[in-house]
Amino acid sequence: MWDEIVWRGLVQLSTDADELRTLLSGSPITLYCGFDPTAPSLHLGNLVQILLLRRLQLAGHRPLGLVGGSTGLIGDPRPTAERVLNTKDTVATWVQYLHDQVSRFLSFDGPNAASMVNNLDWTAPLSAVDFLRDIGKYFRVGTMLKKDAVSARLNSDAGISYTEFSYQILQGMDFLELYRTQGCVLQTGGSDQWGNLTSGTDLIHKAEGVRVHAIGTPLITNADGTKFGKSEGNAVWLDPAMTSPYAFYQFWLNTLDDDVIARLKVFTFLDRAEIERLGEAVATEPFRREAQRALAFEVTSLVHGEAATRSAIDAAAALFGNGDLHALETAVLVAAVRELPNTTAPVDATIIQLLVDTTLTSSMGEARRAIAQGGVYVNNVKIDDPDATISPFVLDAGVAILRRGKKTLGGVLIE
RNA sequence: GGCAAGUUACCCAAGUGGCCAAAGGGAUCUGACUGUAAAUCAGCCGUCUUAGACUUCACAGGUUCGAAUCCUGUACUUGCCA
Repeated sequence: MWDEIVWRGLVQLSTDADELRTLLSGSPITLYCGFDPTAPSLHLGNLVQILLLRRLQLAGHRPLGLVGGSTGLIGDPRPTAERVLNTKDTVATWVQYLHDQVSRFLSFDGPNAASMVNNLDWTAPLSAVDFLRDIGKYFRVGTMLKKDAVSARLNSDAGISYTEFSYQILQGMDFLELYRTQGCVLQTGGSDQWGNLTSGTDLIHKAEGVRVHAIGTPLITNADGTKFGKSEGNAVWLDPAMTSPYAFYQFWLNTLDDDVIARLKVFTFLDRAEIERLGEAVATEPFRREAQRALAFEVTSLVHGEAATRSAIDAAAALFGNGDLHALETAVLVAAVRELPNTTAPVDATIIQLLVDTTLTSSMGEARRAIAQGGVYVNNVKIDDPDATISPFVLDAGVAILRRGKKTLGGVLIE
């Protein structure tokens, strides 16, 4: 199992590799990964962690999904600037959302059934004095200052608050708590969390005299240097209300040739032979994008289910197909529009307004500009007149398809 | 608590009384090319029904015909001293 996750490129940093290999190939262990509620939904960066938990569960181990009810109230130090604190109500709501999202990827049946935990459960009852006496004594300030996340901030203009400085202690406490109550001996997380991961292993070593382990997964990066997990500057979320299955599928379909094999390893459960075959396909017939299609299908199915994935594929086929939208059946067309960012409007609405309503552009000025640049189409017909209305374009199905640029689509449902 | 420096549009960063909606770089976006690629080249890049107008340069006042630029106060950040 260790060699499997190494091959998939999931290990950037870890505690002793030989011990981990032995541990993971032996009898079932308990491991955990934490997710802080910094937004109403998890995103693709978190998906790496979720799927790692699932992989390890499939290998017979017992995963704990931790949601950061307390750590989410504090905020881990970002390298650039101090976080703005969210209200307790907000965090509590997000905790519930994340709990539900993570749960969907794990199995709660069988001998290695997963569990969900919330670190607020053991942090909230702790008094400040007990915290300082029982936990604080194990932490040396010198060590804490040397963590990258902290030193980066100390060397920046932003500085760091005592609140965020303390974050690593809270996360270390989580690991100790889970070691004591659940026998948890492994924590996984992103390599940017390495300082926090080792905070836990060090604490357990000092408090219990036991060596436990940590695995830090690499930050996923794109070959062209852009940030992974962003679509038009926005994060790609796991919540279908925040990123539609259609947009989710399109995101993966647009993966660069240079990245697609690495993505298949990290984000799918396809086996080694299949991934290697797809690697051949990329090398010999890149224009067919077979690997991208496999990737998009697999990941979208994992997150949104196969039925939603097929709908997304059908919608894309209809909209990107031969361009003759009139030939499509009403049911297919309406289903496609529902997959897109859409809006309902009267028949005399201006195209500019509809571009704004469908979020294809963020302002009327931008919509105007897009038309002036020749980047706006309705039903695949280029729009030249900035004052045009939608009425001549309404299809029999009572819908119209807006397009900005080559592949940003929006749907209009006529009242 | 004292002293000093700083707070400019998505990010970095110029700008020290009118020529500033604000240089430059990056990101995003659009066009050409293409595989719904990449690379490259070009354009756009505060808001508003173009022209023209309106709101911006931490916040609140003030000086001035006119302020991102000067003055006063407030908030926040950083450094040094205590």
